This record gives sequence, C-alpha cells and structure tokens, in this order.
Amino acid sequence: MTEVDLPEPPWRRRSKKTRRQVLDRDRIVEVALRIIDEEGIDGLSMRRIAEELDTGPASLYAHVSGKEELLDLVLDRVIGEIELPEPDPARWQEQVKAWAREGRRVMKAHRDIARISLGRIPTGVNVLRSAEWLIGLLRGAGLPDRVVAYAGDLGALVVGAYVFEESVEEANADPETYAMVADYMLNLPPDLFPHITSMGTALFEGGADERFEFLIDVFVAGLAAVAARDQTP
Amino acid sequence: MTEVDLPEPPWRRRSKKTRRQVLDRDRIVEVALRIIDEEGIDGLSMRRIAEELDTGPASLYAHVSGKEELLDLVLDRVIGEIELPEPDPARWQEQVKAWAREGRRVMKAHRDIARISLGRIPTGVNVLRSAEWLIGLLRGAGLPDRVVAYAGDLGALVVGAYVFEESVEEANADPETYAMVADYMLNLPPDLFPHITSMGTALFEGGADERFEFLIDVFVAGLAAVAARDQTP
DNA sequence: TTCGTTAGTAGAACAGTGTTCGTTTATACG
DNA sequence: CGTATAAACGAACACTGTTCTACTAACGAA
Repeated sequence: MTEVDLPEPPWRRRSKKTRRQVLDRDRIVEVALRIIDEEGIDGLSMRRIAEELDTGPASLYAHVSGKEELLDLVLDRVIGEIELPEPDPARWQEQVKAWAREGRRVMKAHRDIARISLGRIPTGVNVLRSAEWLIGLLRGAGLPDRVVAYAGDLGALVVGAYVFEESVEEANADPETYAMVADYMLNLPPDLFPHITSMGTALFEGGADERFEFLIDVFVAGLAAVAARDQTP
Repeated sequence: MTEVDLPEPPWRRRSKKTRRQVLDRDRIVEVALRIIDEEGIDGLSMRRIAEELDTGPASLYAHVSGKEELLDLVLDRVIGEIELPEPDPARWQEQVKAWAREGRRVMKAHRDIARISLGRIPTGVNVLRSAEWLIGLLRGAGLPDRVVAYAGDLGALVVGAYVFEESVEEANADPETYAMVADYMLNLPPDLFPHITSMGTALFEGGADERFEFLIDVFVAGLAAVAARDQTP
C-alpha cells in the first residue's frame, strides 16, 4: 500500500510547543537589529520581531516598555561595537577624527540605524561610554570645559546626522535616481540659480568617504580654533 | 405660541453644501503647517488635515502624491521664510553664520519641523535658493570649489540636525524631566565615568542659543581653516 | 442649453502599526 | 504542594497611509 502523507492533526501540534521559548531583552534587541540590517528601520515592527521570535507582539512588552525603549537599546547595542584606543591628548585632533570614524563605521554596518541616533537623549551605557572617552580626551588635551562640554554632544550629533544622510543616499544609489537628481539640479533655470548651474558636476564630486572626512576635518579644525580663542583672554 | 427649535431636516442640509469647497495644494500645505505648529509632526496625519479642510483624506491625493511629498512641500514652505541679505564676500564668515541663524529661526518657529529636513534630497525651490545663496557667497569669497560644494550641503545638515535636537529638548523641557536626566548623569558610577561625573553641572550649562552659536562658530572657523589649507599647495 | 469628458471629492475598505487588557501558562518561593 | 508573581498569549482597540470605485462638479464644444 502506498504511504499517504496526511497533514499532521492539529491536536498533535500542540504537544511540540508545551515548552515555552523564553524571551529576554537581549534576544529581542538582537533580532530587532538583524531585521534592521536586512529590511531597514521601516521594516522593523513589533509584529515583525515577534514573528521572528515565534511569539506574539504583546509578549515583547514584558521586556521593553515600548518601541521607543527598544530603539534606545538597539542603538546602544550598536554603539557598543565602537573600538577606541587609549586616549593620547597630544594627538587629540587625530583621535577625535578616529572617534568620529568609529561612530560612522559601526552605524554604517547597520543600514539606516543612524536615524535612531537623532533627537534622542543619550542614556545607554555604551553611548555614555563613547561620550566619556571623547570628553576624557579633550580634557586631557587641556581644552576649556565649555568647549569640552559642547563638543561631546555636538560631535555625536554631527556624525549621526551625516551617517543618516549617507544611508538615505545609499538607499537611492541606483544610477537612474542619481542621474535624475543630477539632471534636475544642473538644469535649473540659470537666471535663478547661476551658481548651482555653473558649478555643474563639481557639486556631485567626491564620494561619501571624502565628504565625511571633510566634515570631521572642518569640525576638528573649528574646535581647535575656537578652543584657542577661548584660551586667549 | 412658543417657537419650537427643531433640528434642521437632513434633506435641507444638503442645499448648503452644493457648492464644493475647492482644495488646492497651497491650502493643504498651509493647513498641514498649522497642525504641525499646534500638535507637532506626530500630530499630522492625512486624516487630521482632511478633518481641518472638512473633506476626506482621499481627496488630498488629487493634489499631492502622498505624505512624503506633502512633507517636502511643507518644509520648502518654511524655508521660504528665510530672509537673507545681499551677499558680501568680504564678510563671508559672518554671513554664513547669519545664514545658519536664519535657517534655525524659521525652523524653530514651527515646532519640530526640523525633523523633516533630515535625510531628504533637497528639491524644493526655496531650499535650493537657500543653497544657491550660500554657494554664491562662498564662491564670491574665493573659497575652493571643493569646499563650496561640500559646505552647501553639510551646512544645511548641521543646522537641521541641531534644530531638530533642540526641538526634542524643548519638548522635554519641564523641570522634572530635566532634573531627572541631570541627576542620572551626575550619579553615574565615577569609576566608569570619571570625566562626566567630575565635569558635573558644567555639562548642562549654556542654553540652546549659546550651543548653537558655538556650533556655527566651529563650523565657520573650520571652513576657514580647511579652505586656507586647500589654497596652500 | 445639453451632453460628454475630465478632474476632483467622498466613502469604504485594505493592510498595516503600537499598544492595552484580560486570560492563561510557567516559574519561583515558602 | 499551594500561592504569588512574572511572562506569554490572543483579541481587540485606535490609529495610520493609501487605494479603489462611485459620485459630483466643472469645463468645453456643439
């Protein structure tokens, strides 16, 4: 007799699931991050996470107070990937750049995660440790407290904003979109936009790395100049 | 006989509304902006706008392709409020700051509108005119094309990110939240966070204006330094 | 004026979101 | 073992942006 492949009866499926799979916060955060890596932030929903964990969305709320807290945790988890050297105040400028590059590197590794870093009060342990490192470096270098205090916060803001913009540009990096935008700008009315149109393709030169390096160059040179001014009565 | 106030019969109400109120894009944008002013960006939905216009949300789609386009239009409408002087290349540094202050001023006047400015490809006429002004100024001042091209974009990014962060802080500006955050940071473990804890309240000094002025000071000084370097072979 | 076409509006519905609430299940503790 | 607590579950809520179809209004030509 031919063996017949019957669907398993529903009453039998239950026995496989008697043991509840235990959730914990770290697991939720890791799954959330994986979803962001694959689908971007807009692909992340509580249901999506629950689906991956084979549970229901309501179960997540036993471990996080809501989506906002979850995003805090995910961001902090990412910033924890930053690797920083021993602070060397004699080389503070190069080290501020290294700090910024590290911030960019870890965020870039996770799609559009940088979007979460914006407009958020820094409370995670890794986020704070990163700030601590920078503040320690700048104090060691003898920069005025006012400069140190501001730089700690504004540095993260500038890097996060840049990396977020970069992630948007990467998402729209197909040659068609790029050509369309460039075409649009280069064909603006020259009487209204003489400088944009005459600059032409120079507006679009340099890649993301170069632009980022320029930005942190400007930031660090500016810090140095303002700090020097602050120290000259 | 006492006059009786009867509800108007339903068949009679229709006659008042035979004339359809005509929507147009500008009206939609203005209403959207007013809702943002009063309720913030999270208070803005297509239904909310339609409610204010006494129509249905589907009607909006005859005038805008979707919410994203609407937000583009709202932002451009806001940036149109910027007032800029005649460019004077001899004073380019002060004028870059004036440009940044104007950007901040108009965005600050509209709650958390700055959030929309982030991660957005600049295509609105006012956004482009603002960039055109800045680029024209910097070219007039003889800055290298590379510097000009980067500064146009990064300037807007820095200002937008700052103003957005500022709007978040203003939304959380009640003394209780502020005290809670300060308390949290000042009571971190000193062995892990020696610099943050020893800086103490210096971390929270200065208001938003001062921090913004610091940021644009750094940005402009940095631009000047990098530009000077670029011009020295 | 009438009629046909086009553009705009309206309403229902779809697919999705974050979250709450009450119930059930599992775990921890005495 | 019994009780209390914590975690998980499922249904439902209130809301979102958008699409689709039908209706209405406006416009232009005859």
